[in-house]
Amino acid sequence: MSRKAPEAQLEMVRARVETLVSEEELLAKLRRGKPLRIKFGCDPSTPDLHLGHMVPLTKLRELQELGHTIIFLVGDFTAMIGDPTGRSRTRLSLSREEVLRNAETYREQVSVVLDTAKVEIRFNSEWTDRMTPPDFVRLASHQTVARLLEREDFKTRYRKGTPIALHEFLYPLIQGYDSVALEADVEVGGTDQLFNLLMAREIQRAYGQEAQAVLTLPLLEGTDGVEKMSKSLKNAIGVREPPHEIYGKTMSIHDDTLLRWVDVLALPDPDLEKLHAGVQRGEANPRDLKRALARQLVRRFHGEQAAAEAEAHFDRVFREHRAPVDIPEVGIPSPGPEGPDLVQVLLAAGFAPSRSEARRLILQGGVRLDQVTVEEPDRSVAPGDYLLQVGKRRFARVRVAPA
RNA sequence: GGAGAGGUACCGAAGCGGUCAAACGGGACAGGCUGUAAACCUGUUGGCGCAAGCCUUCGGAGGUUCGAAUCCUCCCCUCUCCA
Repeated sequence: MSRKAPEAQLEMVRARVETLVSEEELLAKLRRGKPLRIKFGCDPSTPDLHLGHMVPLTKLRELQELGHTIIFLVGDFTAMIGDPTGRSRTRLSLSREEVLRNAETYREQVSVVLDTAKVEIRFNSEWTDRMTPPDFVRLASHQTVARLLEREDFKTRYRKGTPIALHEFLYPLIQGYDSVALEADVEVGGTDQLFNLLMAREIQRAYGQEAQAVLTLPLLEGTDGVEKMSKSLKNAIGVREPPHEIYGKTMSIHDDTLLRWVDVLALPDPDLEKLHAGVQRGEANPRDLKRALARQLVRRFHGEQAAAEAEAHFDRVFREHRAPVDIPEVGIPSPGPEGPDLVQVLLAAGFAPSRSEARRLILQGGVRLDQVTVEEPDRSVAPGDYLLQVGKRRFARVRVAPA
C-alpha cells in the first residue's frame, strides 16, 4: 500500500475533479493514515458500462492505487425506484438472479480499470431488507420536502408540472442511508449526483456519523455532444462494443465535443497532448486528434492490435470508400428463376425493417450492388453472389440461391 | 371530495368535424460536399402496392355523423387550485 503524504494524496485526488466537499475534511481523514472507505454507487439495471462510466472509474483507480478501499455499492433496492431524472419511469424490480448476474458482468467490465480483487462489492438490499416501516419513517423524518425540492430536476419538474411520484423522494434518502450503513469516508460520483452525495452527508450526521467527503467528476457528453452519455439516449459508446464501433463512433463526434472528451476521458499520452494543444491553437487538424483518441480508446478496451485494425478498417471504408475486409454473409432463397427483387434482398439482409423503407432507400440512391448504384426497387436479382451496400457503412455479401 | 387543464407518430409540439398518415422542430436514415461516420446543404421519415389506391394510427371502450385526432358518454392516467 502506498503511503504518500496526505497533502500529496489530496493533490492527486483533486485533479480533474469537478467539486470536492471539502478539502479540509478530506485532508483530516487522510491524516488519520487509515485506508479510506470510498463508496461508488452503481445501478444494477444497466450493466453495460460506457465511456461515461470511465471518468469516475479512472478516479477510483487512482484512489485504489493510493491504498484506499473501493466499495462498489450495487443499488439493487434503489433500482426499484430508479434515480429520479424525470426521464425514466418507475422501473420494474429485478429478480435476485438478475441482480447477481448484472453485478457479475459489472465486475468483469470494471476489471479493465480496477483491481477487482481488492474491490468490495455490496448490495444495499443487505440493510434495506432488514429495515422496518418505522425505520423508514425515521429516515424520512430527517429530511424536509423543501430541501428535497431544491434538487434541480425535482425543482424543474415541479415547476413544469411534470409528475413526481412520492417514492422518488425516497431515492436520495436511501442512497444517503447507504453511506451510513457502509460508514463511507468518501463518495465518488458524477456531477449529476452532487445533490444525492451531499444529502448523504446530512443523513450520516443525523445518524451520528462523520460526514463523507464528496468528490464529483465531470459528466461526459454523449456522441451527440449535447446530452450526457447514456445508453437510453442512444449516444453512448459501450466498453464492450466491437473495436470498429468504438473507433467509428468516436470519429463521428462533433469537432466541438472533441476537446472536452480528450480533457475528461483521455489517459495521459504525450502524442494526444501535443495534438490537443495544436488543435486549440488552430494548427492541428481535429481529425488527427480524433484519430488518436479513437485509437487510445480501442486500445484500452480491446488492445493494441484491435486498435490498429479498427483504424485500418475505418480508413478503408470511410476515407477510401472501399468495402471492409470482414463482411457478414447472407443467404437468400430465390422465389423463382429470376431471383428475388432488390427490395426483398434488402429485407433479407436486415438493412430495412419494411418494404416501404427498403424502397425509399433504393429510390434515394442509397443502395449499391457490386459497387453500382441501383435505383430500381423491383429490379430482380438473379441467383449468384453480390456485394450489397446500403449507405456508407452497411455491407453484406449476399448469396442468392438458385430457385 | 370539489373546480379547471391535459393525454397526438421515436421524442417535443401543432391541429380541435372533411382538404389529416396528421404542420413545425429534434432525432434517425439517405444523397451532395469534405479534412471525418465532424460541420454545412438537400431529401426521406406508418404499412402493403409499379401505380391508382387500400389498410392501421392521435390514452382505452362505446356512441353521434355520409364522414371524427377533432363532437357526446363512460373508464384509465397526469398536472394545477381548493378541501
